[in-house]
Amino acid sequence: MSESNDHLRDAFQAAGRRLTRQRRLVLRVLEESDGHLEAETIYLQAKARDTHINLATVYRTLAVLKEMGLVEEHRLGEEHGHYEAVRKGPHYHFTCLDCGKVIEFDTPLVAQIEQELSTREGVRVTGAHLHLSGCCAQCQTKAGGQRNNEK
Amino acid sequence: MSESNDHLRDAFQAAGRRLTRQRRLVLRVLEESDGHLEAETIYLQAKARDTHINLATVYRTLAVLKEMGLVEEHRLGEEHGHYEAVRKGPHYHFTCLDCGKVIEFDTPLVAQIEQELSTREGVRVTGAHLHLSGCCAQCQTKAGGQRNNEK
DNA sequence: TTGCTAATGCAAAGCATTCGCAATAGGGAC
DNA sequence: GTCCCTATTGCGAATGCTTTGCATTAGCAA
Repeated sequence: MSESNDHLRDAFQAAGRRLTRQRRLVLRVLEESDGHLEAETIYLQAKARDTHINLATVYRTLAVLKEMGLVEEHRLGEEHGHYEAVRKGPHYHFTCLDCGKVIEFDTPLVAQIEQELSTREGVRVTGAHLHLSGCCAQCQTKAGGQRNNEK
Repeated sequence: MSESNDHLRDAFQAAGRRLTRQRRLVLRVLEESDGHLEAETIYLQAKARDTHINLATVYRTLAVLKEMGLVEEHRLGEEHGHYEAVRKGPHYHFTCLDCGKVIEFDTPLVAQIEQELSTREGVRVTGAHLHLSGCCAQCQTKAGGQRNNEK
């Protein structure tokens, strides 16, 4: 863990920012989770480990981390923001509309789409979000009636 | 336009809803625009034609139209919602991060991705959003410095 | 250790969006 | 056309996520 700390320190230094207890905390919560946390959840989990953190700080920290490219924000379910630590390579999401489960996947076809669009329209593509939705295998099985995510 | 009115009336009747002046208005604004309007803009444009409409009504109307499948909501730029009248077939979006221009495009590759994911994970895919971002041809040309969308 | 200033905590503000409720107006039945 | 039932509207107040102002705290370079 000390190596990743050095690594982090360097990243922050390069960005001209300070590596504070709170920022480490937020990052740790994000990395140890399976991703896709909302700000409130991150705040609560961080607070559970160290009372000295504030929701506003979580938001500010997420903004900084996003700017530094360490964290990504997604708008799954078209609701409020979800955050996750950036991992290797791009990846996309499927959300089950019944139970809310999120499945991550990757595919080279998106790169192919980017390529096609670049060629056709002359644009330069720097970001790609693909968000599929539907019904996961489980929810299809226990289909028929009851849902788990009713409002 | 009378035909589309009949058409609309039928759609609302089938959905057990009333076709009010306000709903017609919102739909008209959406159809006459190039799409991707935010609620506030829809409200203002509707109000310009008929003072008797309220922002809350716009939101309620958009929710109804969305439910009826006449309108789609997108979260371009990860900000607040954008709405557009549903047209033939699925389509996806590219947003220029500099000038904010939105380019729509379609590709069969998304269907292929859906197919792959369905097979691999056993899910049923009912919706797909693909949102690319980057720099449009124009903004690349006049690159170097000035941006049009600075805050 | 010292000093500069970025970052934090707190509370208050901002915004998009939603809701409660009385008043209004579709539209089916007569 | 008229009447009636109730979906829909307008309005303002409320909600919920997110941001901001400001005095205080704490990184971190020297």
